[in-house]
Amino acid sequence: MDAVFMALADATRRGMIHRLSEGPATIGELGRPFAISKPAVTKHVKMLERAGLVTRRKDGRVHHCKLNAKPMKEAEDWIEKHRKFWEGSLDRLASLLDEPERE
Amino acid sequence: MDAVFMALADATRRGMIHRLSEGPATIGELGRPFAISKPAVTKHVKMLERAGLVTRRKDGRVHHCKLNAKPMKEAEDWIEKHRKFWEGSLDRLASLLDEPERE
DNA sequence: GTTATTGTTAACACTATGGTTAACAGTGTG
DNA sequence: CACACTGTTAACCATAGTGTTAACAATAAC
Repeated sequence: MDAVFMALADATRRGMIHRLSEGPATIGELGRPFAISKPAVTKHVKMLERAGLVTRRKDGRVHHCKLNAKPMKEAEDWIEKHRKFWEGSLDRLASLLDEPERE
Repeated sequence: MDAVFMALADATRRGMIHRLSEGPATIGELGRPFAISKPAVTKHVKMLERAGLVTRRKDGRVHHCKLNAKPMKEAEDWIEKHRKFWEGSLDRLASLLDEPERE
């Protein structure tokens, strides 16, 4: 989870994810929009992989990357669960009003 | 956005958010579950504040912290938007089938 | 007015990020 | 074979993150 949020905490990597959300891309394509060197691209993609957000298939000398939704889903669920603290409070209040005998 | 995901990229801070999702807490209460020093707690809370996830009200010598859902919502929306690349692909395909004249 | 409590600031160490350049491995292409 | 292309590794630099201890500010309590 640390790795996922860490991977998302960088505008360049979010840009790469944005690109990948439109379909697979090569390392070169992922790095092109950003004014960074090739090793920098390698590192960013490596972090995305480490977080499980991206998988890679090597085809000749070209590496094709694609997005993996699962860790994003987990991160989203975590946020959603903890974001709804207010609704949660309302729910607990409602429970008290509706079913005062429970618990 | 960087600050929000960065704030979430640490288990200690996620624990603090978890605690705050159950209601306001003091700095001491936020730090107690973790085996870290007081300055470390101060820094973590400061990062949560910097990300806009937490607001603080000083009452005497005690600082009361509470969660602010807005940045969490934005982060969640970003993920959701980019997580649905597959559904998005299906949607675009459907659009092509339904309205081939558009675009 | 001491003394305890709550929290912050300052100074330091260690590690990780994000970037660079230079050199290299592997794969196509003339 | 020589050359260009794609991407990685190695070595380095600067900055930021995570933690510490020690000292301090401010408030509460005796």
